Amino acid sequence: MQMTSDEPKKKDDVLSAIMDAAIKNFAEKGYEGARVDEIAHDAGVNKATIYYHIGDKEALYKAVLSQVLSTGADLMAQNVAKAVSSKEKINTYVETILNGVLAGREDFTRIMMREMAGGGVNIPPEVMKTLAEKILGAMAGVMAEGVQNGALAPANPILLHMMIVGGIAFMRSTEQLRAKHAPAGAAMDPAIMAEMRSGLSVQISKILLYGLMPRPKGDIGK
Amino acid sequence: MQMTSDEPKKKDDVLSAIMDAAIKNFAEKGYEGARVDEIAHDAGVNKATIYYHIGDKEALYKAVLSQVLSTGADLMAQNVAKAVSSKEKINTYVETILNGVLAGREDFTRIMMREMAGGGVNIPPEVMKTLAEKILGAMAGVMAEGVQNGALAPANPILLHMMIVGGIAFMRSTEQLRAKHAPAGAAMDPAIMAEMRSGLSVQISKILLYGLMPRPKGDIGK
DNA sequence: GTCTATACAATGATAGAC
DNA sequence: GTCTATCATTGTATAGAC
Repeated sequence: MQMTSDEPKKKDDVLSAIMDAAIKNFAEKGYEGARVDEIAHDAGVNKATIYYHIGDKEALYKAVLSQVLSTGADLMAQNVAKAVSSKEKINTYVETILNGVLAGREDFTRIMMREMAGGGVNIPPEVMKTLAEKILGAMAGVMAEGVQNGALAPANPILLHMMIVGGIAFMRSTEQLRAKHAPAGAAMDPAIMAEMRSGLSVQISKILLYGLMPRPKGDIGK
Repeated sequence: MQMTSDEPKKKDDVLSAIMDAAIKNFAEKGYEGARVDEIAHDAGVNKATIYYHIGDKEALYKAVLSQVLSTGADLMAQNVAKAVSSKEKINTYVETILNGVLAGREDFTRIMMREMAGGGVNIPPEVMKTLAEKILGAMAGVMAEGVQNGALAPANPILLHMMIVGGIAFMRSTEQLRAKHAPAGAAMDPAIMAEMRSGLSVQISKILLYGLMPRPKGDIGK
């Protein structure tokens, strides 16, 4: 019996170790700041191995972008389609961005922030197309449908997306910083403190759905 | 008569030219990607001049951060204090972030995105303190007051700030990218198209104040 | 496929003349 | 205060042995 069956596993291990190390380093230091030597070290492989399997630093970076973005994009259309009401769809959208597309990957959130700051020029066109269709397209669909049947007030779907993603990205990336500079003595309103203890996804959805201006009693179904 | 009077002007010209060039380059390439040679070239000064007047690359970067952030922070408390109702204060907050703190500086918006992605470790502590007090503090104040007198529904003030700043940052930084990949054929709802033509500040305020769920007639004062 | 050793380019920084 | 010339360092990338 030939031992070919365990070869793919080994190779995938090496590749995923490289990708993980790359994500970590690109997130922390940015593309220019990341060091191929350190990525190799973190991945537990020789530097030449990276060049052999993937290519140069730029190829590695684009591989990271493509892999994570493509993986996340498919989730959105699926999840949003499952939801019924417009309200549920908005909830699902926020939830999917937070726990699907950016699933626990604080690292990748940072890479995306840097990539957006740089104008997104490194996102391969086909990945870009997928993102536009499956993610922005999903929000545009939700809004168009909701407005037409009177379930939602009109609003710019791209802006909504950016407020969700931007809000999540900035909240996450400033977590440590805020913890460090937290001791602002001012006691905060109990109602707001209670609000802050709910999950980020819930907080965002609530703001986007109901806004800050108080509503007549009974107008807010949880 | 001694010609000392025009010396400060000359020196300030050189310094501001360096700062402008630095902002541009740090925004486009990031700290690691920016080149001191190119900054000097763009500023129209010799590279050694930068080292003589300001110091090394890191000092230059921190000078940029401090200058723009400190300049912007003061505006906020002032402007928000002028507004009377909670609704006006929220409007003013968004408007001040957009046209005050980040006044026309698409460049600086990008620097902040990168800096946040990096954890904000380069923001000098005293600047950080000013930001926390004058900007986040302003929003916390607005919310606490508004909730207490029933003018606003409770919400996490930090999240609100991040959704505003994040939304603006992502909208701005993806402008070119979106223009390039725009031709998504789908015709959009006329109501949303109309919404998108209003200013960014107005769009954001409206979403944050009234949310997406339709309100009873007469509940939305423009 | 993996490793060592190294070539080569780029860049931050400064010494010293003016 | 400004400029030229130069250095030291670092980091990407590869050639070639194994």
